Amino acid sequence: MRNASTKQKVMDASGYLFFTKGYHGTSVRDIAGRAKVNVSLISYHFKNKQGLLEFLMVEYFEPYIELLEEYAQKEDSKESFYQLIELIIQYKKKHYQFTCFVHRELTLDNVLVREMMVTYLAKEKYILYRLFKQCLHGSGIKGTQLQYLFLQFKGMLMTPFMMPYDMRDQNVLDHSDNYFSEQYSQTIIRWFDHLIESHKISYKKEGII
Amino acid sequence: MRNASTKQKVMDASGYLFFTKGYHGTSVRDIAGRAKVNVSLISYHFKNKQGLLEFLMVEYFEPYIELLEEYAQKEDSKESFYQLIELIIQYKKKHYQFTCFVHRELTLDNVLVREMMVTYLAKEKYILYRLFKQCLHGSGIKGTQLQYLFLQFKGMLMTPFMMPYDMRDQNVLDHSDNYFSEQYSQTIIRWFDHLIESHKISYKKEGII
DNA sequence: AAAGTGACGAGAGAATGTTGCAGGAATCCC
DNA sequence: GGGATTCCTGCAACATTCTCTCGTCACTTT
Repeated sequence: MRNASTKQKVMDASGYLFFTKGYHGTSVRDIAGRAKVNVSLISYHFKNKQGLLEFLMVEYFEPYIELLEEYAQKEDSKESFYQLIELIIQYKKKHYQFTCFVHRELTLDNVLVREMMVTYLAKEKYILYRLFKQCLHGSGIKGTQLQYLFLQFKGMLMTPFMMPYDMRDQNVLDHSDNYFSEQYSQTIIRWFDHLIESHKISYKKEGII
Repeated sequence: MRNASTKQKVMDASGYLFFTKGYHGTSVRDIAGRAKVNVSLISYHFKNKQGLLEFLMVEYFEPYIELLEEYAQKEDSKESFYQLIELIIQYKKKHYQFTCFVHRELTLDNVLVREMMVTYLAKEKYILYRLFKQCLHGSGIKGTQLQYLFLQFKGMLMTPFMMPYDMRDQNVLDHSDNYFSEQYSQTIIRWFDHLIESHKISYKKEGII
């Protein structure tokens, strides 16, 4: 009873503080203070401040990658990919604070963070890129442009979670319920459809000329 | 001779380190070490670590706001607004590292940073929103949707400068010359045109029905 | 009763931001 | 030329804060 409670309290507190103040901006004292537990408990449960971060990372990424891998094994259809997009947005929204934190920390040249995420990120990129490519296989988009579009696609997956602090109030309205995930992933999907369609058209035109 | 050199060296070093490691992640000793100057020189020139940050902020934002104010006084035309968009992207790209830093730091709940930026941000929002609204005045887009689109617009202005560390290599290719600024602002402008056009069409359709 | 576990308090050891002081080297002013 | 000023260095000290470890206590389990 007691352990689950305190350990979870530490995790919650650190999650929130990392989100608002960043990893370097929060001390273990801050965390312990917010969780209302003793400072040494953090070392006890997670060994380090870094160990705590690592624990949170694994807990966050493990189900996420699982989700991706599940869809990587399904039959390749556009609908399946579109469904995955919505599920990704849903997952990120569900763990909104930590998602923000991860994306922000990824813009830093932090060896520690990157080292513990590199396998997850590689898997994510591999799976997403494969599905992305197969979805656009019908329209003959070439190599360099495909990569650029993929970059743009990944940008769309993270943009809502990199909003500045002073814009969040308005954004939180959208984040409040499941409405946002649906709407926003629809935006991405619409962009996708538009992409396929417009390229087909320009392809046809070139054929005529 | 000497003073300009060392002061500038400190500014360069701190700019780079804030960019890669964040404000809290860099110590004054790191900065002094990288600039190859004495630690006490930072206090000498800028009083504080915070003073150094403040100095950099002012130096970055002053010309930026000046640019915005210049265009706020011009006659209201779509072309003028489009031109401003490209100039903004150009400015941000020119000061790429510090732009990234500012955008990242804005996602934090950092009182110090926010306090010294609040006036700049207010001015920026005021001017941009006015121009944005006037540009979309022709098409009858309503209040709430207008604000949502404005949010999206501001998101587009900062997305390229929030790229994760491991995606930058590919991005730097685009950032290498003036090509990027032109291309990317064209992307925004096209989105804008599409916005006006599609809304006009749906408006007409409703009229017919 | 013994062993194990979760929690606490104190504190060591290191890092950080900041300040102070003695001096060197260049520049400016008379 | 000589003195004053300015810019910079080097070293040291300071208080503060940080992370992390240690010994101990209370409670539970065996």
